[in-house]
Amino acid sequence: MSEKLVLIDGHSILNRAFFGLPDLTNSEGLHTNAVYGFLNILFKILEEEQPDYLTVAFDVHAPTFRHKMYEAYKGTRKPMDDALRQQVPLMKEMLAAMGVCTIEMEGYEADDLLGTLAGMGERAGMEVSVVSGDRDLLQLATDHVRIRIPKTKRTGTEIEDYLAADVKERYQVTPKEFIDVKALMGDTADNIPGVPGIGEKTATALIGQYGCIEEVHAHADVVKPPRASKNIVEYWDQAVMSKELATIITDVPVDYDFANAKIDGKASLYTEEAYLLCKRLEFKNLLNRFTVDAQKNHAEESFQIVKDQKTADRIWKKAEGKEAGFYVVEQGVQNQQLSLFDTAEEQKFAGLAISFSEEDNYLMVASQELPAEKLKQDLLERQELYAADLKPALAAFDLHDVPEEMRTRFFDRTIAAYLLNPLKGAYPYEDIAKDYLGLMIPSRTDLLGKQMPGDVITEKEADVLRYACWESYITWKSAAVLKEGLKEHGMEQLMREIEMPLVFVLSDMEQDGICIDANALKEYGQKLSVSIGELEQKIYEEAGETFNINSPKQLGVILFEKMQLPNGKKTKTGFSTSAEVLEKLAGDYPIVADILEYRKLSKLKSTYADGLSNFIDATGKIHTTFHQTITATGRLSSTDPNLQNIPIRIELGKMIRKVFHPMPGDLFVDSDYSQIELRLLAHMSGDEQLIEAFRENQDIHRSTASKVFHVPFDEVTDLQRRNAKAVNFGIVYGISAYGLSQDLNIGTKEAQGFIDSYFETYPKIKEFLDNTVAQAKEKGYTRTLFGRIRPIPELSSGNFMTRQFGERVAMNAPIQGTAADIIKIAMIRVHDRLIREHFRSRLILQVHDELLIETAEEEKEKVIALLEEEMQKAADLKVELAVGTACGQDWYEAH
DNA sequence: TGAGTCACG
DNA sequence: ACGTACGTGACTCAA
Repeated sequence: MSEKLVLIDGHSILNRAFFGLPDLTNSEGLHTNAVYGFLNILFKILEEEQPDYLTVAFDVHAPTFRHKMYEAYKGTRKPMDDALRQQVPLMKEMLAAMGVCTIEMEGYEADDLLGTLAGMGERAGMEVSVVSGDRDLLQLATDHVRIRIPKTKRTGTEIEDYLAADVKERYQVTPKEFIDVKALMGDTADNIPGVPGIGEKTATALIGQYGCIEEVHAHADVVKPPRASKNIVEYWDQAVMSKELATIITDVPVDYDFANAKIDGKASLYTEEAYLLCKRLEFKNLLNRFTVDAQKNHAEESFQIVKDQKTADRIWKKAEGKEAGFYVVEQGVQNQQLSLFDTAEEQKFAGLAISFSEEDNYLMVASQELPAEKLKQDLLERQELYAADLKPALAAFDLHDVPEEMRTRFFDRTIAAYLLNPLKGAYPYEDIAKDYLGLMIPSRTDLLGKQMPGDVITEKEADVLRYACWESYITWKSAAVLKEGLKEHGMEQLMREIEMPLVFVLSDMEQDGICIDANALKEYGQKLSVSIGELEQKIYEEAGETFNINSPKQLGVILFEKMQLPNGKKTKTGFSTSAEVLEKLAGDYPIVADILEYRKLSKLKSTYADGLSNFIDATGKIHTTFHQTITATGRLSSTDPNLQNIPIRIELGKMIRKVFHPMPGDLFVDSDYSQIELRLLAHMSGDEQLIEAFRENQDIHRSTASKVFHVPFDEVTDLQRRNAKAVNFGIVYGISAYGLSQDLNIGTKEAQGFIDSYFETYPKIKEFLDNTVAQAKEKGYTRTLFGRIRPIPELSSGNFMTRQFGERVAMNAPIQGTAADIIKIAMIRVHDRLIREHFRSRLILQVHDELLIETAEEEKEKVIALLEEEMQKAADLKVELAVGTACGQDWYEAH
């Protein structure tokens, strides 16, 4: 096999990393984000390619002669951001510490060095990779020189790869022709003028036809369009200069010896010196790479594909008595029958990866020889099953109402990782590997790009094998570490008794779905359309012109510039047109009232009327997805569609709920907790005043008003009650005078007065909140009654505002989180009893403090009793939990 | 892709 | 002096 050379465009990658990452600083105040990002990209490349040679090229700081040439012509380069400039020497220091070969040369750009070295490597018979954020380098691509462009995404780094053929495919021109395209179209970022009037389209077309600018010039008389024809002659000198500017020099007289770029095993990269530097820069999650990397992971060598029953039987036999990690490969099957529309896709079981030792990692592909049904059965006979992501696996296996005996055999590593750190948006296996095992391994996008494993399981078998087995292997290997972590943090019980059982409840709820009256929904949407049309015309008349009312930008211009309305509050990008602002103007200006109305109706139509109809399946049902590992506090979230934000506060919006109905002949039972968060506050603070108010079952806001404003309970005015209610909300959210003043439209002084009186009335609550914040500052996290933690890194921020935010979060998280824990417990118990006591009734939805059940008429009374009982008894507090229940033929009636 | 807006608890 | 209430997700526009 030929040797591999990796060349890195130093400044370009630093630049990418700098702008792609938030501004990290270490405790010395050094900016470190660019170095950090660079290292991550470097490690990823090393991991993927395992090159034999590595070199990083830098520009020398003085401008090169080519830019001088142009600067004389026009303009200068932008100066570098100071926070980035500081990091250049730091990066060089790091590379030196790691023993990485670097190169820079007076008079030449990094591009030229890269081009020259790439050519040298190719001629020496190597496979070359050039890593840069700069598309100019695409001109260097050949069959053996690959240009790799990293893109920093939310989910990590993705790399676009270009061999010569890929450039041709993507840009319709060869790498050499790419130079000429650039010469014509120009590049402002690179100070290449190009030819005026020729953009990307024309340039590509012309070069595609003629091959180079000289030929285009020679045929100028027949070149189309006319503007290009004229300008190619008129600006010919500029075109020639642009070509020169765009051309990367590939014959720089470099003093370079591959021997200096040789990577001598891991040891020379992961040096003591580099380790210490990483420590100084506080790259904590890079550190374990230096220590653990010595024991390189060999699991991948054992990944094996299995397609016949005989081999599978042997494997299952070998796995007996062992814990197994598994990952289910699903295949999207387009199914016209499935939906009223053509968008629905059914997920079908396509394969199963299992892991039960360092050497035993298999992907079993479902087929005639290896039936899906048999694979499922064999898997489900295992005693200890570690799932990469259990809920979708249950759906793929078509498992409902799983008996307890089977439920307790599962452990979901994604949920475990979520409990240990609920702040991450996602828990992909490569993060688990890095955070808990100190392993750096390729991610899904590295292996499969944007493609879904199930969709390419036949065409890209080897890649899917790698991906699926990494999933199962990491699941298997990390389980022990994650369990240990849960134990250390006192969250074993939370995991075992709440989160894991809940997976099965949510799975059943999702699979059951909820019935929707599609026709009624359509009619509702049509009615909205009519009203929206009328309002639209009216608004245009009032404005004296037509414009896009949905564009805050255009709307701002119309209202605050053209019509000169007062009070133009600003956002970062222009005038604020939020409801808060507009409501203040609505009384004086009819157009503003109409716009508010228009906004409301548009929202209802686009998000609910039209939005929901896209999710109705062939049986007339909607199946939301509940997410158990998203929120920082422990709540669930709901997507595709979100059924936790269906309108209720305004009547017209609430009408939507009439289209949500039970199965024919059945009815809905809906219970919600009353004031659960304030009850929890009473319990957790132990404040006698608040506890007593709840025990006496008083109107809690009136009671608060009476005490805070020192008026008899019966003489509390509406305004006083409203103010007290806002304070109660504020307390739960982590009170601030400013926030309260905004909510009540009063001054901050007055708001602070309310808060002071409140804390005088309820001293234990103040004590509790202060205590919670203090503990959070000390430990770095808060905890719910059931042990769930929420880390609050903001509390140690140097920024005052950020720290304040951290304090509010610290006050809110234990309350919101405990409420989330409690309703989860209730859900598990309700679901369990409905199955165990053989009810036909099903739990359908959860909306944070509300549970919706679909029930048969004859079960109604028993189900109401069951639901209320389990919700009330879910937690035993100093104040009882109160539940309100309603029934009905649709969700409107039942809530 | 991010910002603005708005629906819910 | 600072300039925000806590937690979510979907849609739209305009780069």
